[in-house]
Amino acid sequence: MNRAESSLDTIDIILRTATEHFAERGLAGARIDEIARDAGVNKATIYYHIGGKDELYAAVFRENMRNSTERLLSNVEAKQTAEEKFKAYVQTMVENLRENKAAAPLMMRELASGAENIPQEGLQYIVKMLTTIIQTLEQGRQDGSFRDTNPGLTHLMIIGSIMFYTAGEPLRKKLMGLMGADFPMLEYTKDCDLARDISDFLLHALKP
Amino acid sequence: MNRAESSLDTIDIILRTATEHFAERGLAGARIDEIARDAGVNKATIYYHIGGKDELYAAVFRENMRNSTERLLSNVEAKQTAEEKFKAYVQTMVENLRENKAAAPLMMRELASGAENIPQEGLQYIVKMLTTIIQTLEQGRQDGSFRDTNPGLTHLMIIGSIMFYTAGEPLRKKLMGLMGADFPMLEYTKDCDLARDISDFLLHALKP
DNA sequence: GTCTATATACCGATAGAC
DNA sequence: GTCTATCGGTATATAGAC
Repeated sequence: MNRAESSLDTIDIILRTATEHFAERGLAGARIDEIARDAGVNKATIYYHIGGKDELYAAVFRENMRNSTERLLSNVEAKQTAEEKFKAYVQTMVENLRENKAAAPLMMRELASGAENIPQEGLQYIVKMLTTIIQTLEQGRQDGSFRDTNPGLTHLMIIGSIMFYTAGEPLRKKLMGLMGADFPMLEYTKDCDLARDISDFLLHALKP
Repeated sequence: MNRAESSLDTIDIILRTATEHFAERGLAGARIDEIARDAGVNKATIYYHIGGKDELYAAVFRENMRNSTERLLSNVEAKQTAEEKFKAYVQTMVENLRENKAAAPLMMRELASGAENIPQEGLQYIVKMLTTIIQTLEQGRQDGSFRDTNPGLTHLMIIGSIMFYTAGEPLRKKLMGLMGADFPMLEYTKDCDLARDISDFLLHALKP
């Protein structure tokens, strides 16, 4: 193993570990010492390879957004009709957020903080995702398969429901103990089941 | 002014100030010194009246949930039909979250943290809100005005879209500069306009 | 590139006067 | 009930050896 490969592995494990810590405790709550410990590297190694806490956070956010966006765009572009693209958008968003449990918490904390720590590159990825869903809704509107809705509002429904479902799991567990039989069953084992229900619900709302 | 009134005023200004700080910076990021400074009270006064940081946070969360829940239940119960109740639920949720800008960030941070710092009383308020919307959807299903959907999923659409809209304002401002004309117009000046669009979209999805 | 040791600063909390 | 002053603990960041 040469030095380049070793550095890549070290940086990768640091970023993966930091992702979990920033998601669970936030930028202010995460501890550089704990990230270094859990990553199995010395604390100074983080400063040597990546930089201070803010730079580490920016790198984490950027890498997570890059992965999600690339997969989303690739899966949507592979489809032809507006309805297929819409379903692919929802399905891929569900997959991304359920495979990477940190993604929703990272974004929700950013919204709560006024999006002040999102790096410029991260904003570009958000723009790409937004553009994709807007074009899909416009395609469906023009060929008559979707009615004319505000695309921004429609996207809020998609992203809001999926992120609240993904990040809401611990809260649902706490509520289940209090509500008992009155609590609506909302635990999906498979990504495709959740994606299907959300797609069905929203496509019903988009039906002309 | 007697001592009791004075204490109530002091506690009230502390809780109001702390609400903003915890919303903007989180439990870990908020600073007791800054809360005391912005509230215009001595730091030790907070410890005397309320307690440490965790107790202050719990008090903030509980009071915010109490206000929101009382108003929500009151407005929904005043209506008769399922559709009127549904609209009142959405309308009141929009009003609550737009009048109290801290509410959405507080809840989103809690979800990101695994709901670990929600006080027991706060969970009870969430249960009350959930029960209200579930009963409304069930009423509409029984009288034929709503189709049979998963009430938990429907609630995710309501709460997810409103909270992401409310908390997403700073991010939208940043994105507008990058996207220009492609960005979908999504700025509502009046609560009722946002509530109407969300209600219309979701009632279309609930239509049998 | 990775380690130990430490500088520097900050923050939560409280003791004690008034 | 409110103030000043301060303790004790902890966090980020870096200097310097290897």
